[in-house]
Parts: sequence; structure tokens; C-alpha cells
Amino acid sequence: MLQVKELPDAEVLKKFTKRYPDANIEQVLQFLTFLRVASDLSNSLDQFLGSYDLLQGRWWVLLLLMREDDFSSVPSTLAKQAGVSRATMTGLVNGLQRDGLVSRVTDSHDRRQSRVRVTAKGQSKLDEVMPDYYQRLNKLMSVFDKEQGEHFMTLLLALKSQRHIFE
Amino acid sequence: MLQVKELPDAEVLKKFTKRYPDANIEQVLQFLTFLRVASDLSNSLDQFLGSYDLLQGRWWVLLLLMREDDFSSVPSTLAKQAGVSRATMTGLVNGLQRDGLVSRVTDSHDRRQSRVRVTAKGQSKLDEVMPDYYQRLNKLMSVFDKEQGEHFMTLLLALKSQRHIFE
DNA sequence: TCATTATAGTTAGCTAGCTAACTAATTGCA
DNA sequence: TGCAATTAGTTAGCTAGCTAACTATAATGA
Repeated sequence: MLQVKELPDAEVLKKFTKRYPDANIEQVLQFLTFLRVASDLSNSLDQFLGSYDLLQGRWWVLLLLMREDDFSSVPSTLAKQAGVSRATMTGLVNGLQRDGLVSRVTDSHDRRQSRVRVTAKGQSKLDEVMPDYYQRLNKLMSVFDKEQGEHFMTLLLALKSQRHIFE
Repeated sequence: MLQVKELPDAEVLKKFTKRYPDANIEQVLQFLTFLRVASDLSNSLDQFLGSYDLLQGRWWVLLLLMREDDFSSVPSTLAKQAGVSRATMTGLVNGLQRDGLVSRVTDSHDRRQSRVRVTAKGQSKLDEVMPDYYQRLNKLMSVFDKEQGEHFMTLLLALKSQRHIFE
């Protein structure tokens, strides 16, 4: 993820505008600020999760498993839900298994599949993390009042609808 | 970067709210949507840059070098500006050098330092990419009118000011 | 002066993403 | 029925981050 600390200043932008006349300074700053704030927050979240020996990838796998009634799922489904490749999911599950947070169960009618289940240790890990997470999230998002929060969502969804433009 | 495809639906959120009473559904959705739209756009940008054999890391190094009057800088400065470690910068410069987009110049009074300079090939690479980039960025950000764009920035900066909460 | 401290760059080894290629198992259809 | 196509999971090898440790050089201060 983009992580530029020094956004271009006025002088630099002027230089670039000269070389590349299509540049629109406001738009560039809005876009870069958007990516930058998001990556800063994402890194902060990782730092927070790191204090519980988790990172976003592993944390999400645990959360996806907790959604299920029997606290278990299959890797390919998890991969789709998490938006990562099956290969990546193999790695995430390996790490979680090594730490004792999930277990692999081969009990299945389809012998290509394996099931992944959150262990008791995995559940108590989440029970430690989540209250702290929700309290911090509450503080964070309280910078917006109700109207601002809704407007923020509207703007985000408008931007999202245009993501094909870079493809 | 967080990349969850399936944001929690109402039923799942209800289940979580039961287990973790501090959860505030609107806030969770706003936060996750924010990270998700940003990571989608970041991935789209990478796809776009990939069509020019670049990725964000390398692209930013080239841009940082183009800011300089003599098109050159030193790795440690580049690392600070790009917000990556010196080790990561070594790797980025290696890749760029292998592709002939930058060169390393050891000409220096401080023999610990080396200078990195954009080559003519690197400059023409950017001259290919940037007009296309600015045109697409223009289309993307045109979903916002002037007022919306300014409001978006205000909201982003408010959120940014709270990033310490997860640390 | 010269020993300590700080800085620059690299290397090694980690996480976490990717694609492509592989094995095993299942499904589907001629 | 049996072969082809599909699916599930893993592995190998890539990019791009990180920290920690290392070498070389420069700066500092007793």
C-alpha cells in the first residue's frame, strides 16, 4: 500500500504541472491524502493487533470463522471471503495453526476439502482483542457526528463506483 | 492492507454485537468501507502501473527523483520521503537499476553515501505513464464536485488526526 | 588524538500478498 | 462406464514490506 510520507508541496506540484499539463493539483492531493490516511490507519490497526500477536490477515480469518455457527469453514471459502488467493489462505491457516488458534479437521465427505476450526484458544484470543478494538474504533469514529458519518459513506461509495477507471 | 470482500451482513453483526456489546454497527461499516475502498483503489492503481511494468514502490521512487533539480538523491533520504525502511529502499533501487530506470553513482564526498539518479529511460518511462495517470485520476475524482472534494478532504484530515487511537 | 557514537548501505530472515504449476479427488458428460 | 474438466489444497518462486545485525565511514568529545 502506498505510503508516501512527503506529499508534494506547491513548488513540486508546479514543476510537475509544467511537465505534465493534465495534472490537477487539488485532485492529486485528495487522492494521495485518501490513500495515505487509509494506509496510516491500516498500519495503526496492525500495530494494535500486533500487541495481541495478531495481524490483519490472521485476525480476519478468526473473525470469519467466528461468524459460523460451528466456528469452522473451509479454506477456499475463507479465501473468497477474505479476498485473498487460496495459496495465501494456506499460509495464514498454517500460521494460525502453529500458534494453536485454529485446527485443521480432515473429517469430510469431500476428501479434497479440509475444515478449519477456531480453537478455544482462538476464541479467547478474540474475546481479548475485540472489546478493546470496538472501544478504540468507537473513539476513532466519534470524530464524525451522525451526519458527517453518513456523508463520509456516501462519498466513499461514489469513489468506489469509479474504481474501474484505473483498470 | 485489509482486503475483506464480504463485509459483515446484518445477521452477523447482530451475532457479534451480542458477544461484544461495545460494537457499534454504523461505525464498523464506515471504518471497514473506508479501508476497503482505499485498498481496492490502491490495487487498481497497481494494476494500472503494472501495465507499464511499474508498481507503486518503484513509481514513487522515480517521482521522488524527478522532483530534484539534478534528478538524483541518496537512498536514505528517499527512504524517509517514501516512508519505507532503508532496507526496503535498497530493494526498490536494485529493481529499478536492474530495469535500467535508475543508476547508482558513487561520486560523493561522504563515502558512506551513494547517489541514485533517474536515467533517460526512467524519465521517458514516467513521461509515458504520467499523462495517462493524470487523465484517469481526473476522471476518477470528477465524481466529486468542488464542494464535495473539499468536504472529503476535511473528513479525511479529521480521521487522520485520530490515528493515534490504535497505537 | 583516538575511542565512542552515529550514520549509510547492505544482507539475512521474517510476514503476507501474488501467479503458476502440481496432486488428488470429484463431477459431468458422451 | 470411463475419460475430461473442474475443484481443493499445497508448493515454489516472485514482489514488497519489516527488523536486526553487519561493515564501512564520519563525527564527536574527553
